[in-house]
Amino acid sequence: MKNKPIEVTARCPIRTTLELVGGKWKLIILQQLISHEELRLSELKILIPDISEKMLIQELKTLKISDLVNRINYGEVPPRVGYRITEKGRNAQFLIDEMVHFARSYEE
Amino acid sequence: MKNKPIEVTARCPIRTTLELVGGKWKLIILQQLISHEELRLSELKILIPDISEKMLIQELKTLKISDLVNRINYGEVPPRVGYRITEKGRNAQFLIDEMVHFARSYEE
DNA sequence: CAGGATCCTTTACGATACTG
DNA sequence: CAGTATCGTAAAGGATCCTG
Repeated sequence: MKNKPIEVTARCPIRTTLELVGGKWKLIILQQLISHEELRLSELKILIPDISEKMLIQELKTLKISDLVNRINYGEVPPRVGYRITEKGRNAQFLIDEMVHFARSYEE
Repeated sequence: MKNKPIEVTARCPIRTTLELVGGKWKLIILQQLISHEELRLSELKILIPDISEKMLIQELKTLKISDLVNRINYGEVPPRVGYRITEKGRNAQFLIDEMVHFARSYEE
């Protein structure tokens, strides 16, 4: 059986944000795209060395669906694809700043 | 085999914050404790109806270990226990505010 | 009332081989 | 190069029963 009624806390903005950028990697990826104008998959792999290729691709796909990231296919061969932060995605900057601030003040 | 070297991105404040308040429930719990002075387990269950008892207790324990939440045992019988936000925990307010803001501006 | 213990399902994540 | 497909493990989360 499912838990209690969900209506009460259902459309909570915290949960919305968690769905959009929750998990281990999405904010890390967004951070890189915010500070780099455009990045290729191979470049992201280098910037985030401990992410698995599967997760990187999977999260990029999710972020694109959420319109937080754009994917530019240059249609060249060998394949050349670029990822860019969107306008909506750039708002994550404030969130990241706060997380950095929270971590810093926690460590005092 | 583990992935690539972790040293590069290891002590990243984003990851620190994720470790402290990541997951589905910690921020929701902190939010309630921030806006309620003191809450008992049974009250938290009502305020967050769709959390399982196991998760609620487990997350409160983790938050206490991280010193984001205090647990007050009144030593009465029947048992009476209160949970309060700590000073460190109260800093999560800014984080929550930003998450709310992010969700709002996303939904435009 | 608060919470421990247990069992189970689901989701997140990772390693690796393969393809246009 | 930028993926897809597949398989496996680990962690998160949930239901239920039990206890002082």
